[in-house]
Amino acid sequence: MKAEQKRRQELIAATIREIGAEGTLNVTVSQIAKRAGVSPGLAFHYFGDKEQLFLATMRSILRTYGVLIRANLVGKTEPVERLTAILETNFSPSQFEDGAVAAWLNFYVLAQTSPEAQRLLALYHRRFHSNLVYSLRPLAGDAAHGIAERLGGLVDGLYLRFALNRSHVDPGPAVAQVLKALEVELSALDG
Amino acid sequence: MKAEQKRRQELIAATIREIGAEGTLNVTVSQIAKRAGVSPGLAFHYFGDKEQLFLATMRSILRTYGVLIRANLVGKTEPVERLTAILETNFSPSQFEDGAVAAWLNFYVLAQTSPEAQRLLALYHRRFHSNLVYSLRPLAGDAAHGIAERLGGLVDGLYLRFALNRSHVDPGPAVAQVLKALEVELSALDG
DNA sequence: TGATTAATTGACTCGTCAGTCAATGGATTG
DNA sequence: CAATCCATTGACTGACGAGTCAATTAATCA
Repeated sequence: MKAEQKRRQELIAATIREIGAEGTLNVTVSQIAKRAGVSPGLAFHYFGDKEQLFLATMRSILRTYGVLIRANLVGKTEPVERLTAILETNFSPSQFEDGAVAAWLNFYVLAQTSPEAQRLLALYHRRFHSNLVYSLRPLAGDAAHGIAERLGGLVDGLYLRFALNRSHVDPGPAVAQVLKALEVELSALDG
Repeated sequence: MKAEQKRRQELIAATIREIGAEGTLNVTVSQIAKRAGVSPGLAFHYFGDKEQLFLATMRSILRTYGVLIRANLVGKTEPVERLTAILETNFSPSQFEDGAVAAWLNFYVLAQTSPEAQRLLALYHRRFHSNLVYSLRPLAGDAAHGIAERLGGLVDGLYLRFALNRSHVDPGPAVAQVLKALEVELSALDG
């Protein structure tokens, strides 16, 4: 039904905000429900239990990311242009908004023990990787795979460091480092 | 006193094991105490509260890492040799033992809200960075700083990806990628 | 309208857990 | 030996939270 979808969305949004506010998955379903302006029982009605709510939230975040990256690639055909767009998307404002950072960190933790979270994360990694490889291949041939692994790792690592350093506000330097790495990798090909 | 230090050590070791077993900081002080073979009250006696116990555990892990890296650098004077040792240390078996992975992930989460955890993490980052810069400077001059940032980020990112992918057992490929990145960075200097 | 179905509530249960504390036991010391 | 101090226990409390459920309200529809 329409109402059901709307409620789910609202509860997921509230979950992200609440996780963001607390920094942890140690948030109560009551807090989330309160933030969404509904009774606690409703969250259980729609999601069954807390973990399902978290997983639905993770799926939502990954979906949003997927939509964003596709949007940013529209009309871009040059490999370098596409690579730049992909790498920049990971540091776009939406990735730092509200509780996105907290959600990501906690989902990493969750992925250790929840097979479903693990699956979602692996899916995200695979997509990211093949996105990169697709545009790297024409530039780097067989080296594309290795370069993509390094760029992917670098993005995760710099995102992590950036997100945890509260003195940083503007992710510009992090993006610059990633793009520099791309440049370095490409220039090393002709060595 | 002697007994006090011993108990603290035992409780910290038990904390790492317990976090490793659960994957989360959602472990009870009672579980930890039980694993250490003492009564729950004793943990509070020595650490005051749960967060202090976690912070002490984090300090212990960072100290162990520091000792390890210093040991691995002994006798190495060539810059590339030192860089290799530093990078490899981050993927040495001890970094994957027991609950080390879980501890790291959860301390990232904790760092969002605990100023002390934040401080410890920043300290670790600074030390790691200056270790790298020290050996990169003779090879790369002013580029040393940028290269160190990228290598540092890459290490964190690949560690994360490796640690979360249960199908991986041997961290060899991750190390190889990091060393390859170093090679690429150095070769790009003469371009 | 009246009847059927879906949405929503919030009080309640049952378990759990952080942290306290009074009591016990064991050393150490004078 | 007596007195003092430290280590240690584990029962206890007070609070809180996940999940249930019977009851209420709103929407749908024939």
